[in-house]
Amino acid sequence: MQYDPKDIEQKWREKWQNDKTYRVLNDASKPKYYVLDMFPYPSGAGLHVGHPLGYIASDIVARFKRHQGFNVLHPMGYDSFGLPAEQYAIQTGQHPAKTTEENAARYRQQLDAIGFSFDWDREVRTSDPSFYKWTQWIFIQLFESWFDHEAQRARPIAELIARFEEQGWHPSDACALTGDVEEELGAFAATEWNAFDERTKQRILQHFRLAYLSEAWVNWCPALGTVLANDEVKDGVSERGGHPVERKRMPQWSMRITAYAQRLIDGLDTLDWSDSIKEAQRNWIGRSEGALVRFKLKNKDLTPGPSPEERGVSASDSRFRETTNGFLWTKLIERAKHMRSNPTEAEELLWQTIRGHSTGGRIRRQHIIDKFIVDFVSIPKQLVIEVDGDIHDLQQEEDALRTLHLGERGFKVIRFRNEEVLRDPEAVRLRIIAELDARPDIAKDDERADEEHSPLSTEEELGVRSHFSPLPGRGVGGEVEVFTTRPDTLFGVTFVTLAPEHELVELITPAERRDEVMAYVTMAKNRSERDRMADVKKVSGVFTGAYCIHPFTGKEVPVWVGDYVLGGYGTGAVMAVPGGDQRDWNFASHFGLPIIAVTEGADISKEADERKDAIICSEGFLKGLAVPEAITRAIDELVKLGAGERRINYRLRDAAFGRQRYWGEPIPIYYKDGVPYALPESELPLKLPDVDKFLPTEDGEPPLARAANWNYQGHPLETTTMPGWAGSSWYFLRYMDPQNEGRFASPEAIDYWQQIDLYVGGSEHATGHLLYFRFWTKFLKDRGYINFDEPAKKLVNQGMIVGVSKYFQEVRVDPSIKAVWDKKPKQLHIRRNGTLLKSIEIPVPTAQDVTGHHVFCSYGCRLDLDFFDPATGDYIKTVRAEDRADSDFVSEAVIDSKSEYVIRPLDGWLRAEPVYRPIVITDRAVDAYWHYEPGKRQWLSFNDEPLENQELAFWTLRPEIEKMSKSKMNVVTPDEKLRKPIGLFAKHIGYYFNEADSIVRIPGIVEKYGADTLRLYEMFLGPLEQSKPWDTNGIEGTFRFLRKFWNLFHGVGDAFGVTDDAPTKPELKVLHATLKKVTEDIEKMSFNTSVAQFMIAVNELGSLKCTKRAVLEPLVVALAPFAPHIAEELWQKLGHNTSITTAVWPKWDAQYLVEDNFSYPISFNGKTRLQLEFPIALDAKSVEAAVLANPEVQQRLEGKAPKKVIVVPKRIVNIVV
RNA sequence: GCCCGGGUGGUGAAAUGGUAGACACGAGGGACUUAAAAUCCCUUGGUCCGUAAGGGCUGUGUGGGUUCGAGUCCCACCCCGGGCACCA
Repeated sequence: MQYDPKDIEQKWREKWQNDKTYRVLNDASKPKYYVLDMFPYPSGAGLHVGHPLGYIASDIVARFKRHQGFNVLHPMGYDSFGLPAEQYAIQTGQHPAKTTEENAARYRQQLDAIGFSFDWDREVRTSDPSFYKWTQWIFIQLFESWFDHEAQRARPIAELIARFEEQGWHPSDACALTGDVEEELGAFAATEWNAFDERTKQRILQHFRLAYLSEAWVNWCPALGTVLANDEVKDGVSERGGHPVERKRMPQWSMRITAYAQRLIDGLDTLDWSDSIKEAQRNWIGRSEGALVRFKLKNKDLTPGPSPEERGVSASDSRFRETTNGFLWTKLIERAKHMRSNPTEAEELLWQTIRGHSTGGRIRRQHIIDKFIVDFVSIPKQLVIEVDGDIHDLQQEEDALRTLHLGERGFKVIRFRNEEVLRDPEAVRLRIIAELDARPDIAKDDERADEEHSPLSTEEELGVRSHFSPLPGRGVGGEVEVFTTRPDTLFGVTFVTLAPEHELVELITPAERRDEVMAYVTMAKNRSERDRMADVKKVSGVFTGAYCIHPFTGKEVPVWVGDYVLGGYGTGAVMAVPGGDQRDWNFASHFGLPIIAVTEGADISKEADERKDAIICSEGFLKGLAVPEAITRAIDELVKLGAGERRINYRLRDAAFGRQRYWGEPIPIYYKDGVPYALPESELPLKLPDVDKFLPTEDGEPPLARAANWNYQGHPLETTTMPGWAGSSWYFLRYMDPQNEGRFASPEAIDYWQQIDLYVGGSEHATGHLLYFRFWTKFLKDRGYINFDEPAKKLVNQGMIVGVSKYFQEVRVDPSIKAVWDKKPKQLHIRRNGTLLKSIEIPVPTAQDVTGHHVFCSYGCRLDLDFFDPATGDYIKTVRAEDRADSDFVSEAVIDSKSEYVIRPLDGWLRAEPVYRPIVITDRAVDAYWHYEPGKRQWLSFNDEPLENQELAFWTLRPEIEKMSKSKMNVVTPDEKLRKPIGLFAKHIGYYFNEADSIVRIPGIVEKYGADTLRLYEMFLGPLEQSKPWDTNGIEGTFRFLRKFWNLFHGVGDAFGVTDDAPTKPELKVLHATLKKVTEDIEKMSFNTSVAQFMIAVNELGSLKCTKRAVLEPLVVALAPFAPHIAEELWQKLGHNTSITTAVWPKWDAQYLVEDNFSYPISFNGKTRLQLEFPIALDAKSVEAAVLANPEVQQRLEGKAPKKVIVVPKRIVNIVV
């Protein structure tokens, strides 16, 4: 009887489903085991072979544990909120819920086809209201909590309020309450707190809540009607379509994950996760210990700005409106007043023309916005009008910078020249009106803020909606704050360097140095990050002309600006110790600044001494101390002087939690007086409302703003939605008790299932999902909802299955020949050294060529298909195929019959390119090069002829193992005969797979070989954690194995031929050796070697012609986790009525593995020469004697006595001559 | 630059410091067959000697080291992949 997987597998799939074989009960009488896979995003592309790799592995473990008597929770669900469905909805108008449902159904079908032992009764979907009710509920708990840094745990916000009511807030509380992670906050007394109005209190609390509202800049593209991610914006225009993009400020929910930074680091030590993931998380959190040091500025003018108290600001709203520091504030007010009373002629003329309501709206003059004083501004329209005087180059640069800066704050800047205003002020007025009319009302003008009294435009007034600026700080006026990890090197400080972005730069720079410094700042700021990366070695900077005072020595220290200091890290300033820090050393040597040795034995003439095991040699109280002691001592001294304190700095930033999107969990928040409040629990779930379009509104409000009656008791509801990681941060808990309507999961269920014992998923989630997921778990623990602090004990990252990808590559036999595709006439121009040789007309591929072909991206990569109008060659649209694995993005571009297309790498630099026919890639030949033959109107392979004979070879697709390279431009290494004119393609890899090689043809593989073969094959490919190329060449081998296994049970005819005869010793040995290896390997998750062992067993039993039940039956059980269908069928044929899943795992017995003899490899000087068999029992001495007595050994010794003989029992004999 | 992985036949890969290449694919040869499919058998790291049986040398990225013995441990370097990046 032939092994025919088709019928068998169909039969068992149905039976499992009908019998609910894989249902899991919360059965406390059995030990539990929780195996979880990272759930997938149900994309339209369906599963590809990368998905099931991890699922198969976890399924094997789950089944194995079940055989061992564990109650195993092994659920599956969908991370079903997400962008692709929304994108599709925008294009087609179809509700994302519908496509999501369809896609999930398809996934289910495919997953079922592979025979997973999931308990589908426990399926969860993050987009299901009964699920996201609890995501919202957890959000509210976060909103209603703050982090007590002293106790290192989250507590209810009510306890913080109680504390404020009793003791207020003191600067000395900063560490306890904010962990010094926040900006320094201003203080208030209990009486003050109690006197605050509700609104003020709420806004202060925002600084403590774990889910809080702040504001952030987004890239708003009016033409596309959407917010774009940073990497979708290139040079100020959208990557797709090239539409202008504006920076726009939007209210933004955030998660205070920074509060948990320390615990997230500490917890890693308790986890059985891979080192690389742990390292990635540590890196991401980026803890550094050190000190905050304050250097007083020398310049007398630069006295600190008044504190809020000193300024006499009462405890009212206004104290929270300030956006700049106190120091800047006083300076700017002074200057604004001065400028207002001394206008230029043109300014005054224009002011008279546009003042009052003569433009239809109110215009203010000499107004402070952020740190600039602008000439005129309309607050509601966020339009700045500037009148420029004489313009020289430097001024132009500065103006450009200022325009950019204001633009970032949502302002448009228009400029008029002095002459324009003086010549025809009315024309200028009309243009201003036109500009004003063209802009929507963006901000409310606060009429209370009368210009004469308050020239300050606060962010409060400018915000789209209410938001919260930092509490007033103590101000940085008069001092430079630096963070250092090496306060022990303080005596080696010879200068201080500020980041170009540092706001002190323009304030401390004396007038005579202003031009030079600002020119540098402009240049440095404009240097793109890529430029900075490109030449790390290049040192640049400028002296500000200012000095500060060394806190220990009292000496003057020059203040420089250097672009090696980053604005976004620490305080944006460093104390430079060229003797102890290489970057400082580079800077100092470049500019001839003094370099002082800080450590004994350092040779500072060539490089800095960064050793941390050195002795400090600086004169003073640190001399002779080792680094760690010196650090402690230095901090003590700083504290005594009030010049600094101990500080731990983290790189981790709070996580943005709001998305301007439709297809996500609504945030359960409403606004009263512009202040956010949590919805009562009884209102949950707050369901996604219906909207007419899934697009943002014209003025940039998120899609939910389109919903009718989107309010709670008349108060507007939040319109942003949660990000993809919200649901995935706690879904593992819901599986424990998925139908619970009164709680996210019952305490009993949580108590029983506890942590995930084994979590399997891709490593690309290292710093995203896996961090948030730990964060939420810790939070829920803190608030007493669960009793463990880490979600997953063991984590295994399955490697990517990578496709053999095809690189675009230009191939030229003669490097002087260049082929350039001209889009317009659709011609390929071939030039040699610039001289046109000929032009070839190339038709755009026709629809028939490509219809129905899927274009896929493998993990972590993406591919853009540009669609061009075949008639004109004009660009129509881009379809992106993107895959960031599992739950992030999996998408596809299916070529539809209406579209014609060419392929273009992402960057857009290749706008002129020859037309590809991706279909040619279906050729499997490694060395298939293609060129276009106009006469035959088809692309031809060069295979028949040597490449050298071709007149021209241009674009080709070169197979290569996929590399997830995001930034490397140099990965393409062409083979010898190819020239490599460009490496850029490597950055943008397109992946194509034909039917035979397809990564996605799971149904196809299952159809042809069966699910058991697929399962075995994926496991057989190699170690689970290693990434490996997918090719189906080897699949025959595993299929043959299953057939041989099947044949062991069946005689020559169709009969089931298992006998009850007693097994022989060799048969038992094969059995037990296999059981041993397989049992141990599953525990090690080394599946490829277990499959190999099964193959060995089958081959050996085949040779032994073993048909004995006593041998075959245990083997069936052992194979069941790997190949459940065939195992069930054989199990039934062996006469069992119950599912094999209930069978007890067969134990191996060492007695059958005992050998009587061992064949010793006899080596001479480590080189094996012959084998000699001796009884196992023979001791080392006797073995040695027997070996030396052997004639062949004697012959090799040539009569000489061996120097030494090493006998390792049951291993080896080594004779040293 | 820093931090993690990794580098073994034509390919996927095995190998508690103890016979490198298990197992599988592919390839070559053979058997069966009218033929194909399927199945089975043999060979298969390189190289040299030998008619053959057999034997020698060499071989796990490179160079050193430890050891009776190194793919495995140590040092230095090269290359590949991933993460972070002028992180103070």
